[in-house]
Amino acid sequence: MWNVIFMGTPDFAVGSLQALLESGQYHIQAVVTQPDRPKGRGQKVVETPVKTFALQHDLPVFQPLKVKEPEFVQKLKEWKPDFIVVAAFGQFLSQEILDIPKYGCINVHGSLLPRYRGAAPMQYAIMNGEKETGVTIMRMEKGMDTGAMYSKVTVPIDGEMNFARLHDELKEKGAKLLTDTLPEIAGGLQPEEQDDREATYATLITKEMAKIDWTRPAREVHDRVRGFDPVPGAFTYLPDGKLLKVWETRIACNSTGAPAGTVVSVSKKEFSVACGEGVLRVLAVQPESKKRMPAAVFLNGHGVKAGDVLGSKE
RNA sequence: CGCGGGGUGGAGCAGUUGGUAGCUCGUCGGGCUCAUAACCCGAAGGUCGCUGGUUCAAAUCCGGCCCCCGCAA
Repeated sequence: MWNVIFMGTPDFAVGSLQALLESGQYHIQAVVTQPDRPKGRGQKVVETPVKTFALQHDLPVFQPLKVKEPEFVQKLKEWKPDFIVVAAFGQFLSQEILDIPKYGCINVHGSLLPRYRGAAPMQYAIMNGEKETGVTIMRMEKGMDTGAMYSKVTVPIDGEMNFARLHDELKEKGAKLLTDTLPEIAGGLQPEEQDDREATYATLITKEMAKIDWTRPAREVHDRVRGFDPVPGAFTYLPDGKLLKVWETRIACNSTGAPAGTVVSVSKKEFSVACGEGVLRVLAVQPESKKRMPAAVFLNGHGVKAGDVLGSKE
């Protein structure tokens, strides 16, 4: 039985916490997560998925504004953890904290490091059209996701993979890899240093990045649509200026001379839009104030017609 | 009290100078066709979110409540 302090925030982290709990080999001394914050419509204060899970399983929860606060660091020291496991926590750890656990601070990261260091590795992997990505278990150090690596697992990315599915897959695979790797670390497994020359960074996703630029090749638009499903959701604007999220697309084989953003054809169940290069078939969308719906349903009511131009607000 | 949009036959929408409702798709039946997710003809199906009020009369006006969604955080 090892003593473990867990730090994590979103749903992705819940997978790892759950795996630690279910393996029965770890004593979870504390679960550290971000403070409850006003969120969403109506500014309701919402607790993090990790907190919800922890409370359901009677685990002690801590939500320091900053883990680096001296009082909290003191607490961490008193617990004398064997491991501090970190998964998408959202706060930086000071060197003082990194030095506390007997076997170090171990991070579950959603990419094959050193590629895609940073906050949004999964979205970037899809957005860039990667054919595969994975999860890396590593020992944390001062830099952003620069620590030496203990283990990895690879997953393929097919043309229809989106962020939601990749997230769920990596969440699960990462959790298993974590519980497989921790005992090995305790057993003396030596980590492999990252090759900084291979490093790339996945910065935070912004709303602006999700706005579809129809002048880009259909391939790129499609990768972006997939990478942003379900959040924040790739979007464009209808001729009347209303927002339209684009959830599902396919790259069409045909081509056209129409200006980027033009709806070149409308069938009973989908419509196609001209891109800077090639054409994109749109299979599912979500109009402003409405729910996500198949293109066929969208076309029944409001819809679009051939010749409409998407992309500009008003 | 963050801003805003919306709840109408199974689905997506139209209908707001108040007079019991229409379109597209789907469903069912029939027809055409070698055949069809294509086309033609016909049919079923709605207490217009809930609840008070105004009125001779409300999906349409006013109040309250429930639910959904976009933005912003």
